[in-house]
Amino acid sequence: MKLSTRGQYALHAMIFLARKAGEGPQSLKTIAEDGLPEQYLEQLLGALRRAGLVTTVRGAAGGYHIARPASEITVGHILESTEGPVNLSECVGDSASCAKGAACATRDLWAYLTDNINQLMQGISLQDVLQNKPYGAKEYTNS
Amino acid sequence: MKLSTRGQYALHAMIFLARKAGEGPQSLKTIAEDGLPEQYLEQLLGALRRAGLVTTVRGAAGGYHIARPASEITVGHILESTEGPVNLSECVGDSASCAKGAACATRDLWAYLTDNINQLMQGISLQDVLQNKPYGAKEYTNS
DNA sequence: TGAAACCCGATAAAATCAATCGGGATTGCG
DNA sequence: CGCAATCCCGATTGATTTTATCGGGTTTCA
Repeated sequence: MKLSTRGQYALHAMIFLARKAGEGPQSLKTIAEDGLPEQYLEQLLGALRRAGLVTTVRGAAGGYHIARPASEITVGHILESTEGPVNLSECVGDSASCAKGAACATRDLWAYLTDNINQLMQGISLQDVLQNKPYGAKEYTNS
Repeated sequence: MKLSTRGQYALHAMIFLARKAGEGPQSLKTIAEDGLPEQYLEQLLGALRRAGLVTTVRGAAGGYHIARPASEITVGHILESTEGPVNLSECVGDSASCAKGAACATRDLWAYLTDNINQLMQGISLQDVLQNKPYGAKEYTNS
């Protein structure tokens, strides 16, 4: 199970923008200055904008803003907007793709894993990342 | 975050083998009979064998066995052997790939997520899947 | 000896990812 | 006004990964 660079670049950009919150628009060039491919990052920022995570100012001296406080943005939201939703198997959510329909042992498994991964990623805010909050080991107790 | 078909096919095969435990070797053709591409599945069974999850009997009337009781095989193990380890970012485990070395806010995040996903998948045995155990929602309480 | 089966590296077709290109639209500033 | 800075966006290209298929080799049973 891998993540593409999109999510990594997007997180990088969001961290940058969160740190510059309130300092006016940050240009693409500025955000990409530590070596990220500029035009590629532009695509990702477009996705982040469409997801409502950043706002933009067009024209000269324009750039990108973080749209909300870092505490109100989750890692899950950032990754989903650039990588698409967590999708471990087509058969979850699209019952037509599986001949067996809903009565499938693995289907429940994929749904369960998907759910938990989403919860995990939505449980971490951008602010947590900024503060390098010491992530405690989660308790995995089946209820 | 996607999973390739490898993991899905492998899980399918393992479920099949678990159900046939004690009934003698199951041929590739038999395992693939519900429409999985036979020669592709063969590659995956090779990986499962190298991971110690199945054993094989060569020659005529040969085939594949599950190597251990289903209760002792986890979903994580199956997926890892066919998809490779969970890898959200190169920088976890390979400090050389990141110029900042260990002092990186995102690095800790990736490590944390990787850890939790692994725990999640290792917490489910093949037997749980067979029994279609009603997965309770896990409690995500940071300790 | 021959058929059934696993074993395995090489190759090929398709899909996805990563990045670039080329131009268009918007806006601040002199 | 005119120009430079900047965001916007669809198309294209090259690399990589995924998903197989192929062609053979080896093992074993009858």
